[in-house]
Amino acid sequence: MKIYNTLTRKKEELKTIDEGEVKIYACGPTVYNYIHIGNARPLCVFDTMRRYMEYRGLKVKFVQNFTDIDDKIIKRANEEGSDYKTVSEKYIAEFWKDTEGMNIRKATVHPKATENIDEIISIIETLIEKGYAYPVENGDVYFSPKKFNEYGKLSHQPLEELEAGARINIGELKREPMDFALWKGAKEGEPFWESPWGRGRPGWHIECSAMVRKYLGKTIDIHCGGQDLIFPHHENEIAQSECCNGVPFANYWMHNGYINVDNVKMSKSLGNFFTVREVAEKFGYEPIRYLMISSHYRSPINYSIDVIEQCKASLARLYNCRESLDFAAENARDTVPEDFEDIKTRLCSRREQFIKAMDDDLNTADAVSAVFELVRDINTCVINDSPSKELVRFAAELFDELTGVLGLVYNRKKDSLDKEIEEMINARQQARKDKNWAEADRIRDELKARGIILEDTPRGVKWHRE
RNA sequence: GGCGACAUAGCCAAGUGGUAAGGCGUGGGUCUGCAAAACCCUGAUUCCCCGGUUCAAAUCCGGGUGUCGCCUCCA
Repeated sequence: MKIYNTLTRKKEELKTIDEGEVKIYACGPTVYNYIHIGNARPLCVFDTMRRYMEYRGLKVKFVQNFTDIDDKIIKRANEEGSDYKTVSEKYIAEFWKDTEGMNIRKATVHPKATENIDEIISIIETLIEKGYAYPVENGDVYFSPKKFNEYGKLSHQPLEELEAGARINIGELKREPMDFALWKGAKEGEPFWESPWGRGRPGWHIECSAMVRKYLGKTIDIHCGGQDLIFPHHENEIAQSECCNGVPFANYWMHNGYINVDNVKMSKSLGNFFTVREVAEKFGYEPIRYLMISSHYRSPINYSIDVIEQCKASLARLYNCRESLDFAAENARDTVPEDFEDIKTRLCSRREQFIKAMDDDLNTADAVSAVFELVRDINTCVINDSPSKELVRFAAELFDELTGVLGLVYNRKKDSLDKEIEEMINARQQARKDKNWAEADRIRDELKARGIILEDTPRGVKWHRE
């Protein structure tokens, strides 16, 4: 498959370091709040990529960290009158609820910054030894980008240009504006860990370098995250890791586009963000996932109520198809239609279409449309008055295969109806037989009020929940 | 100032040289007792504008316009 590499600004054929295995690191959230739908995008996109790679037979090692110590977490803890650990644990738990809701599979490992302090210290020590970093009197340790002549290669910016926007904050003892903190000496009342430079805590960028090396090795295949991490976060990770280890850090860099609201980037600082939780409470989790994969991962997405409702309606079409297959299976025949092979070939061509799209830099939008074309084929050729058992099964398996790779249609309710409802349906059938349409419609309306939607088909009554 | 992205029907969104996928919505039809679902038809003579290259451009080149982003915590 081909993927777009931010490092080279080209689509490249993916060649993994180890045959048949791919090592991926995705920057995870700083856990000081509920995740917002901007956070949801990389989660959905790279989860889909991982599913697809596994589908294609690759073994995927997928690591995603939690930044569980950070200025914002400390600030939040102070506001709540608790401590950093209480805050991070709370929002990690909320993170799991949201990711489970969006059908995001757990990574192979979810390391936490605070559980990898030794590895972090070890890298900083090496960087100091090699002359790339220096400690200062208050216990901070800084990295000098000027010592790394490839600095800027990911953001494609010369150091001088980047420097123009940099500034030194009061109280910082760094030598150059672009120097960034590897270690922060503890201030009064802050959480700390012991280190060769005194009590302190890790800077933001260094934790990823440490966790990548510890869990995946010195060179990995793919490093991914949002476009806003390109600079400085990923640029700094490259500098730290390559200066420390002396080998390339990541062969491919993938960055997803932003979620906008009213055409402006959604961000915590602007306060124009929607949490996954609040959107899910109104519309459900699945439309969020659908939204994220219905356009290409590098394009911007403009979020609105209108759009999320369209996503919900599109999903309904997928669910209707899948439920129709289940319903058809109940009274399908053993006979095999004459054009059985032709239909199978046609259905399988949708799989080819799907794979071709996904192979091309994860074109999930095209992959989704392949699924919709499969749905039309199924509705036209498979579901009819006397469905073939084998064809229905074949179609259902293919449908599940493709939607499974996208991580969609995961909320099928296989519950049964209680006796009272069943009796009402039977009563309605009797009323219909008696041509008592008023009574039949009355029962249908009443069931609707209870969230049960009835559909009369040539093969009996089909029901689903609202 | 440096670097970059985007502009395709009412809305969402693919397509990067060969004559505009898919979804939502609208309108009409088939089916139905009526519905629902499904199916069929419907919709951009045209892809922000102006030039150019080409037999052929939404797609390539040049020049505009508009919107947004990174360079500062951020997915």
